[in-house]
Amino acid sequence: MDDKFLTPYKPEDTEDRIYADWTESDFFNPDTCIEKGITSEEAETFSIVLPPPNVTGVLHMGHAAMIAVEDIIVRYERMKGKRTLWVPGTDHAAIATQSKVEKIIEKEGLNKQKMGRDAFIARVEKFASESHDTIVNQIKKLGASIDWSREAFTLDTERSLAVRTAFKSMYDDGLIYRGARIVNWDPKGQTTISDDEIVHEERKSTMYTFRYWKDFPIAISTTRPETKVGDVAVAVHPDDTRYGTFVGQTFSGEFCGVHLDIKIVADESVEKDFGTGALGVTPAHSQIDSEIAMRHKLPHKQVINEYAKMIVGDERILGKKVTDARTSIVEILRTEGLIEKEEEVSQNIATAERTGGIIEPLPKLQWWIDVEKEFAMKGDGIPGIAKGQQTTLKEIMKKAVANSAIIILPERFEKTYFQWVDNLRPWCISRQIWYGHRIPVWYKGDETYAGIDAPAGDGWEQDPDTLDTWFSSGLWTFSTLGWPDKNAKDLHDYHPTDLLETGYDILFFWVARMVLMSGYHLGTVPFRTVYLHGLVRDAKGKKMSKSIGNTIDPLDMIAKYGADATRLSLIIGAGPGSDMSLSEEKVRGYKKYTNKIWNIARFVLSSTNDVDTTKKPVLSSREEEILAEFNDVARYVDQHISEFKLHLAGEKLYDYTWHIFADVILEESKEALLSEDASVRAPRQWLLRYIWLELLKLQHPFIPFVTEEIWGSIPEGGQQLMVTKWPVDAMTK
RNA sequence: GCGCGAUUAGCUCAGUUGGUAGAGCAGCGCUUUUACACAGCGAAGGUCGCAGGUUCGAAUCCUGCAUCGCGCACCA
Repeated sequence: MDDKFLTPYKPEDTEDRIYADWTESDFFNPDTCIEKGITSEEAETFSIVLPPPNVTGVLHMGHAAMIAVEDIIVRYERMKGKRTLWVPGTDHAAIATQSKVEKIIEKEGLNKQKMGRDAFIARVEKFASESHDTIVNQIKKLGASIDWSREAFTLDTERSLAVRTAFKSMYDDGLIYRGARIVNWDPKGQTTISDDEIVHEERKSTMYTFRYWKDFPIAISTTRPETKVGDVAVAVHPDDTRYGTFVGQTFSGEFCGVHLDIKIVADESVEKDFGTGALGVTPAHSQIDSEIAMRHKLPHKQVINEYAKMIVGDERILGKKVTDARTSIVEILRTEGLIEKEEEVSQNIATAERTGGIIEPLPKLQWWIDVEKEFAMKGDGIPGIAKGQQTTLKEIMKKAVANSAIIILPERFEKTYFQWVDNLRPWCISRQIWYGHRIPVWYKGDETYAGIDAPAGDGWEQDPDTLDTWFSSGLWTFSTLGWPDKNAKDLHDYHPTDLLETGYDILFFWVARMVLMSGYHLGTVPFRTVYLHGLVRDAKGKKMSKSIGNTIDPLDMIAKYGADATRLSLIIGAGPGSDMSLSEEKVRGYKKYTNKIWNIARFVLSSTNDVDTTKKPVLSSREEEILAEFNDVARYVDQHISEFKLHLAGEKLYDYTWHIFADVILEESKEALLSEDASVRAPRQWLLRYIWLELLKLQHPFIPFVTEEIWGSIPEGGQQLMVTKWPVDAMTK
């Protein structure tokens, strides 16, 4: 027995060394596994892509949980003999990364305009590269058995080609178009954002009921009086008898120094019972009003600019910020006696997720993806849509899940998914930021050219905008496997991937968009199963956040208690899709467990070193009972991992190892082990050694470091535990 | 407004074909017995949110309610 077993287990002396051994043997790479006979070219494949962490800094516990779950599954599948691939990568996270760097340079007294586009991007790239290195190191610290030789970045050369190819193809099919619509404008970030990047915040505000001018026949209600200088109509419900006589008429007058022509229109979308039952229509600054305006052929009249300042009116409002203009206009209305009612209401206002800026709806020319336009299906990987059949992106997203080509776990999230798909509107993909994939469109005079590369000839100017970061991450399952080379071996072998494991918070952002992209470009699903994990919260169930100061750094936990303990604490007690709470005490508890395993190794090694493990001796009935019980545990663990119930598998192993194997079986075996009679001693030695070795294998996916370390110190070890055959198949033969 | 989830021991949570409630941590008592004090043994601790229903039997299924949390939504 190695002397190291005489002292408590020290993860800090072990884990980096073990990871280096793994890296050296290169079994994370399935090609090496084939070469070394661990698996074969013909073996069933299992593939999974790592949801690429944003290069905005460091990993948090949520990432650690994700890596733990995925690594357990990957190690399990690899030990089962599958040709297993786990692809690593990082995401450039355009807006998030750019705004992070903007904050940093602001402290240095710089801003991006001063620096210029190229210098600024260079700065962002430097930051991204440093973040990347940190993140990679963290992933390794956690013990991820991921194939680094296939690492990808959403903004590297290969992915850039994939993005431009994807854009061009969707453009040619008419799915990507440029159009003027009301966008979600973030005045703080100076960019558009998609509907999904909006966070609604409840705030108190005042609702004013007033008339535009004295003899205007209808009073309207609004919380944003400053936008009313952009009104072109008042809409009422067609059945509303109060206003029926006015419908069709136009009233003109002056409102806060602006001349308005207000047409009274009847529209089904107006609710009779809300406010006065009449809605002031501001087409340029409200999504719904814009739609009403289009139905009634009314103009869009922009009154607010990109800096959220008024661009019409007299000196009382012109050039003022919207909030100041609101105050002024209310003042004017009061003075002129036009206000009929003021009431406190709470309302949800839209803010930008990344910058916190208050969204200002504005009419702008942007690039969009039409989710309802028909095109010919490129493949037959989605049941219900044949190859060549006309379909839409929305249809693809719907059918992929409805027809079970994709299973979402926990199942309840399917409902959420469908609700999102049903409400989906055109996806705005252009962003007015510098960091990211530049839109592959060039202009010269009235000419527009969309292509993978710049057009030949002089005078072409590329569109200054970049793409929504989710456009490139939507391609992730196949852009990492060699696409757009349709003959790429990895693409052929490993796509669709088997599993997509991620947090439920990015179901729409990312999961749905991968379904869209894979469905369109390949005509198939990007993955078979989606497993959604919960968020990691603190011991009191609060969301971890830097501002509250309740974050727990995975690296700290690894340094103090080891990666194995950290992993277990993120798995056990956390059911699929539900949030988990984490405390340092919990991690410490599992550190004790790894030490327990260490001590079990010491005991079994020292008391069974002379056993012949090659053939099973005749066992007593009690020993057969113990063996049968262990086999039940092994089957339970196997089944629950295969069903993604890692928390149950992990808990069972913990409970069995400690409270059955150690507390009961080892204790009761002491007598037999000390027996002079070899016919009493030997079968018991064999039994203990057998179960112990099998337990090491079963536990390896959960706690890879300590089990590999022990495995390396025993004669039976041979090749690394990570590529040793999983017990259950052999057992059930 | 629509939808989803949670409500189990002091704390954090498991408990998916319905069959006499479980773990970790905290706390109590004992044990330094040659694997382990990062330990062992033992005791204690719960009307499983509330009210009904189905059933021989419900934490588990159904209905309603309450509280908390989350998601979605163009109510001006």
